[in-house]
Amino acid sequence: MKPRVGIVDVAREADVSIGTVSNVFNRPDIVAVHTRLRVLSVVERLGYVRSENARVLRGLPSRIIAVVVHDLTNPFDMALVQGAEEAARKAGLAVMVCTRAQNAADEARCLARLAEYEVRGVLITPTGSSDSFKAAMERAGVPFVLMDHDGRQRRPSGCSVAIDDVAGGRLAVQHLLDRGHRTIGFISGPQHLPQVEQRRAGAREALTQAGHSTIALTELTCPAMTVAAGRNVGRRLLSFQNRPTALFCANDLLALGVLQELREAGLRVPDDMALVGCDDIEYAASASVPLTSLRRPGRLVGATAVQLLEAAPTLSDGEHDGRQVILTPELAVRRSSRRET
Amino acid sequence: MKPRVGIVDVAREADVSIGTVSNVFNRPDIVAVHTRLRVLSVVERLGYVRSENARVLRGLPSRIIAVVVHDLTNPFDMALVQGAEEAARKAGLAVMVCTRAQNAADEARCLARLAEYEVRGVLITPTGSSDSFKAAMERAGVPFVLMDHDGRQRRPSGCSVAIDDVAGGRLAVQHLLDRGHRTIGFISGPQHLPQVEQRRAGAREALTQAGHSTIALTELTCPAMTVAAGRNVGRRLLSFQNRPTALFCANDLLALGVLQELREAGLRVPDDMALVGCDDIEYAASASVPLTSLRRPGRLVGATAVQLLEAAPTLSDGEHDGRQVILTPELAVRRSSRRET
DNA sequence: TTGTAGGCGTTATCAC
DNA sequence: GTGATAACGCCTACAA
Repeated sequence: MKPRVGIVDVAREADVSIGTVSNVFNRPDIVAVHTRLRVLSVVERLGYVRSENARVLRGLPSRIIAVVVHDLTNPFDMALVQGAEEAARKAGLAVMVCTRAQNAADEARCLARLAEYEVRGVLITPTGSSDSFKAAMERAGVPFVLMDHDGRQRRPSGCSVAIDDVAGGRLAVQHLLDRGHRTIGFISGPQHLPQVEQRRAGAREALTQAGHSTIALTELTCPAMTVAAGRNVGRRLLSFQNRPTALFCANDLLALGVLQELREAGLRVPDDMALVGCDDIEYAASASVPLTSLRRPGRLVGATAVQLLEAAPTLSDGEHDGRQVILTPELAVRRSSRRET
Repeated sequence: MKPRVGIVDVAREADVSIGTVSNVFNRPDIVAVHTRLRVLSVVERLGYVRSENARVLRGLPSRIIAVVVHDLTNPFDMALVQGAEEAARKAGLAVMVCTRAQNAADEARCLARLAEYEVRGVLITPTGSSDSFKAAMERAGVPFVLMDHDGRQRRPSGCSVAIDDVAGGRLAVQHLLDRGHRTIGFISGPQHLPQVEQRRAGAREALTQAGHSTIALTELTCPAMTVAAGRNVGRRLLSFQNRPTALFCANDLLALGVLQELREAGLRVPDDMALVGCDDIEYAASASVPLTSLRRPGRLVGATAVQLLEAAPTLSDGEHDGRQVILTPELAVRRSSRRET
């Protein structure tokens, strides 16, 4: 175990003062060229690395941001992390990932840890308990950004970046209307997730805007948002007398299940039934009939959140707080909704 | 911006010395109960949080570990991160994620950063350039663990945790032999990834062990490891006069492509063709015929890597270096390889 | 252009 | 049981 080589070692070896070594890094312009070169070569030779800990202890801003998500297994959460990591890297920041614990006690501990590390800021996906979280963050004076926070809810105290799911629902249904469909089904999951609810609202809007009654929206609920549940819905649909000609599913997995069941029953997609999923999971494009899907820009949410965090210090507190960015989802149109030409 | 509340503020407010406050946290047993309670209440009231930076500056071990992977988009890499995060959390450690930059310069910078943060250790997936990486890490004195490092290569200087892909290949083919298949196809990708090569070797071993010639292994190569490539292979196979009755694919996507193509041509899976994929991606279990897949325990690799890192200090350098854990993959058997009863 | 000194928040070692 | 004090490594005024 060799003892850590510090700035003093470099100074001694290069025969300059520690102040000069520091200047070589922090204000290279004010130090003589030959001195700088000499110092740099010693740095290289000794393998000196600065101590970030000492820097922030001294009062400089930390270069770590934390990303707190629900569950890394969830592809959307992962996209948030990816986007944040990429943006952070470009900004010279490191990212710490935390999965949000279920119980409040764990969450508090996790939070305390983040504060102990003196992270520059926290990017977090909200939950029911996010109020207590916000209070804690504000108390600790740590800036934070809410990710995928539904914009219609009461104004959050921190700033946030959300996805406009109402627009998403509108987009999907508008697309189906454009293709000539008049009876459309909306397949949702069991829990009333705000995001799904908003897509439903958007779907209704699209219908009324086009002069149709919302009755034309056949709504079906599933016990789970899985392929198996989708299969069940598919089977249910087969026996409908007034079967919709198009479906907007809350989830790609649901859509894929429906797809499998319909095809096995001999129906053609999209001719007998057009399908639009949501999330644009990796496999959607490769399904037996490539699936049209509403793509929610998770990576962009993560990246934007980082930018918001970085912009914070340049704004007054009032401006930072409550600042919201709303991102628009886009529709990846594939064969499952495209009538044969 | 209120100034950070430090240990001195707590001490003053609680009317004790800073040493006592420190003791309350670090050796609660040696401080009088009433004093401790008083201090704790002040801590609570003032919202005091310890400074991790000051701690490690003082010489205590850092509580951050870094996970360096290739690409967070890759599900296997993600599994590594998940496993590491979970294990780290349980061990009271925080994890920092870095995606490995393509060019050497970026990689060097990334590395330098990690050293600056004085991370407790680094978990990394190896590449061609991993030698220079190891040299750099050793120079900086940062312990590291290689993840998914193929164990048959020359002994690494750090310790590592790998997956026994030879065993994996053996497992898959053994399973097919058990089901009565005698001509088996091996579908591999374009690049000669060590992991895939080892699975091929394992497949051959299984055949010879069972007393068959390796000729029975029909080997096909794809230009990519995607569903589309799998479809192509499926089409190619249709015209084979001596078509294998079972396929082991390097990848679930390949297997799913083959599956789609064969079914569209009217063949039955598994009756006319049994299929085994690899990676056990989320969708494998939900395919139109649920796919048997070789599951590589990525999460376990990540978790084990953390444990190896934690065990390091208790071992002498000699023991730590070169220590290797090899994990065994398992076969998730589903209908695609299970003959109807 | 370079050197010097003070302090950031902790912990550990010693007196009391 | 408790209090004072010296590090840890760095940055930054300010003095030379």
